[in-house]
Amino acid sequence: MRNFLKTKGLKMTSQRETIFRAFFESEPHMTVEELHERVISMDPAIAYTTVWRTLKLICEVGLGEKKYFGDGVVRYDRVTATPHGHLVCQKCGSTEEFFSSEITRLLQDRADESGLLPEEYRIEVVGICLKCRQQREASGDVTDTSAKGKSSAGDNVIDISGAGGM
Amino acid sequence: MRNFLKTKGLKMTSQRETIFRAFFESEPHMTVEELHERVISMDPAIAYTTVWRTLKLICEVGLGEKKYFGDGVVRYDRVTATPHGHLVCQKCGSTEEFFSSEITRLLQDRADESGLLPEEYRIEVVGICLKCRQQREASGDVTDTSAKGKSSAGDNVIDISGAGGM
DNA sequence: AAGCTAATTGCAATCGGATTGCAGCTACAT
DNA sequence: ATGTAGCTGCAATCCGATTGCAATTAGCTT
Repeated sequence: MRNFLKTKGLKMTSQRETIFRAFFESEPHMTVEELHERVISMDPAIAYTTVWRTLKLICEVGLGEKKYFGDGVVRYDRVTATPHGHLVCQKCGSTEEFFSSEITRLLQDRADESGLLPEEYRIEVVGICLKCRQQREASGDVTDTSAKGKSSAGDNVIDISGAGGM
Repeated sequence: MRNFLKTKGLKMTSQRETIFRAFFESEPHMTVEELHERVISMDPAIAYTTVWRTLKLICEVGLGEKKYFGDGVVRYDRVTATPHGHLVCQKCGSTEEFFSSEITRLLQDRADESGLLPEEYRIEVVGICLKCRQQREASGDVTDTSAKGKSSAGDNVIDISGAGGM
């Protein structure tokens, strides 16, 4: 790693060493803040900004990549040789990775068709995990406070007015 | 639509009518700002906030959903009966939609395996579109997607890939 | 070992989109 | 026409992302 940086005119510092280690040893898709927390548990003096910049660096040299799940916060994932997808629970935020060369191939084909040179795949299924569904039932709470809930897909065919025809 | 709102104790206003129309007639995945621009071209008095809130409303009733592409800005897409994927060019930001029941089915299966009840699919291929690749060549730019160039400029302005936005 | 310089760091400030508080306005049930 | 729950616009606020800057440091040079 040190050498890797050297060839780019970059320096290895104790901070970077700590952050690298934290990043590559941690679970995938962490936010800057999460990683920073882990980092300060190893060296309390390292600043958030430094973690952020190092993460950026890691992405720039191709060892990591930004991920955008559905909560508006940027996450960082180390780059794996094989693209993979995520199952994300929108309730508890838990994630699970999965691999499917079949899906990747289909996507590749589709990109080719349009002349897009793929750099990254984002494959995510967002939903409610088993655990959360069970909890919901357990609490006997069938609530779903009015307007918050999604209407069941069936009647989405609402005429948007006497205004413009879609 | 008016009736639809009514049943939820919500009101139809001229602003909403305009925003609804703009949203459903526009191309997919627009940002709040983009939609707002379109809206003020129809009625200059409508505020950004109102567009934002209406978009939120649309999502809450299940007619739209947030999308997070890779540039840190939230986009809104109208919900289509069938899930679809996007091809996104990270250079020019252009997007193209595509449908693949095969991919959806595979994802569904995989989610089932883990007990995740799917609510939404995110299927995106990010890369460089044909047009941008041609432009890059045309400009005589030596194409080197691997990580190399390090401008010794003061601050890091490397834009290897994946990291930078549009 | 000491010197030199560009790279790096921490802090505070800034940026910018997302979100909210509030007072005035309006749709619409009565 | 009237009352009231909902809207709306504006300004303020929130909050993660990003940057300016002066002090510090890694790593090369002598």
